[in-house]
Amino acid sequence: MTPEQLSDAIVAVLADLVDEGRLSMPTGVPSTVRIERPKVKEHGDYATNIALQVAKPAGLVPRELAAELAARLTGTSGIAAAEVAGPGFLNLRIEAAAQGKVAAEVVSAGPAYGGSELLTGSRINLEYVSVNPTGPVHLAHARWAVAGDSLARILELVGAGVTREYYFNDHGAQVDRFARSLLARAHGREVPADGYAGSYLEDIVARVVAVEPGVLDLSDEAAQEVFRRVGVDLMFDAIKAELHAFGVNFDVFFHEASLHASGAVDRAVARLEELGNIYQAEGAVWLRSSDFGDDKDRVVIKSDGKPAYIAADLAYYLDKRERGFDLVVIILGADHHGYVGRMLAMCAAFGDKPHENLELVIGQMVNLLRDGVPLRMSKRAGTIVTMADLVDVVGVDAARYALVRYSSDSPIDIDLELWTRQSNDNPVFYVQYAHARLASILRNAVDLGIQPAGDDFDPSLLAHPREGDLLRALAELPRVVGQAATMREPHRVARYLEETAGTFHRFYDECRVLPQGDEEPTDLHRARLLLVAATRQVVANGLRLLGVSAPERM
RNA sequence: GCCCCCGUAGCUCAGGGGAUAGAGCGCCGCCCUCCGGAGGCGGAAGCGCAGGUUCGAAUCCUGCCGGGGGCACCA
Repeated sequence: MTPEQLSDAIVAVLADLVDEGRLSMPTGVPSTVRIERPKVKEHGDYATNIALQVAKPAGLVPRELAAELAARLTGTSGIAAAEVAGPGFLNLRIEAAAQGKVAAEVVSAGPAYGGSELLTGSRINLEYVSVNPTGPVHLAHARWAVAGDSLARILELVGAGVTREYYFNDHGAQVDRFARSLLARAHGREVPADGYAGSYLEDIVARVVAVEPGVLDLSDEAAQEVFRRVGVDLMFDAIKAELHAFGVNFDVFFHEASLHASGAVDRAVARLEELGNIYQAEGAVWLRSSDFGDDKDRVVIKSDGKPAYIAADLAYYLDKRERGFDLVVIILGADHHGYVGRMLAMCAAFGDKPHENLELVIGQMVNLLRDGVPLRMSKRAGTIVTMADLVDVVGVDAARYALVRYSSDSPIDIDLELWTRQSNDNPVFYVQYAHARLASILRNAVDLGIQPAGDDFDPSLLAHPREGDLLRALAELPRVVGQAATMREPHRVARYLEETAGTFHRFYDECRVLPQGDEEPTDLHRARLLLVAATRQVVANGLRLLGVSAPERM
């Protein structure tokens, strides 16, 4: 019995009451009711506040309605007991047999378990990372890389069609500064004040010179162009490779320059002009963004005739929508949160619905602490802690897990001393250890020639309290994945895994799975083995959503 | 000055209105005849402050205090 099945049973009873004229629900019977897991054991396996919710509008007393629901639910479809508590809560106990079936359902669903059809049919364009090709991927970018990648996996599991996209800023002043910095380095001159100073530049210079040996003999202007073209390509390849090694891959790498070259920018501006949301003033072309909730109007085409940065954003958004995406999601760092207003205004200016067609996920920063002191990161100053640095120290699994287990609303302080210590301070080991332990039991079972129970097993054998706890934990995965998807909060999956690992360890401590010594295998052994197989599947599925490996051994 | 995020146990953080607020680390005390002790059990310890909405607020609203990040015809 899963929370979903429980919800269905209660909805059916509500519908009966309405049909009988004993309950009025002007807005109709809901398709689902909220099922909670009480914190206190005495409050049952599950609880619902549905009576509290619907009694008042119907003019009923919550406790009386709850009592009516309890009477009708008790003894039906796997519900062992239903009792009224407090102001009108309904506390429910599930029969062991109904609860135990979850193990078979999980094993039978396999890697698909946890999925649903929550977002089936929606086409989502998810943009994240989008590091400028002027430097390596640093720590904060790594956070968005993991968050975006995990979110994409989660959204897909609930049925959404997801395109993973990277916006490649290969146009404008930033890459020009990058090129001038390379040129200066190549000639041993001082890097311009507004240039880039990281030591990685020397490597790029050397590689550009290797590819284009004559570059140093060219005029500065020509050489700068070579450094720009080749340097950006090299940087881009390096970024792609780094992300790939981090388990982060994209379906589309979109080049900003293509928007300017194809005339997409002009078309986007023309479209907004048709809609009456563009005007000219002070020699520039403006977007009436303040009409759509932004702080002020924004310059789209500067008075020198060149497009402002937002012009490309306009064209890019329009392009995504024209490619058929219902929803455009962009993950941005907190240092870019000032764009939110204008981006949403832009969406509205096109006649779309902010938050429905365009959503911006703002994530807080990643800070590094060394000896307890915050370390400032600046690409231009050359103090860079890169994603690769972190991976070198803690490995891909721990790095990804550490970056994804926190709410993106919360800044992460990474203490280098802590993370260079590879100890179980890092919860990823707790979860992976549980998986290894589960795998070990299954290996031992194979050695003993014991098969897990099949679909036709007697689920009422799993009646131990720790077995019930574990089964209910397994039954949570679809809800957790659903919430992580709709709230764009992948960290929920990580926290769920930690809880579930703990629930498993407690089960393991009290419930012997395999026969000891000369003991003959019983149906209980086989039922527990099925539960172990189901738990391993759940942990593996959760880790897969985070892009973290599920080791058979550690 | 304006905008966004945050303030929960000694520390790092979970808790999308629900009952007695959780976990890890650290601290104190326990549990190894047997499936991986990288584990389990018990204990001490907390919602920044003040109002409001609600049957019910860590959660929603307002103000204040404290921390972080932003406020370009830069990209």
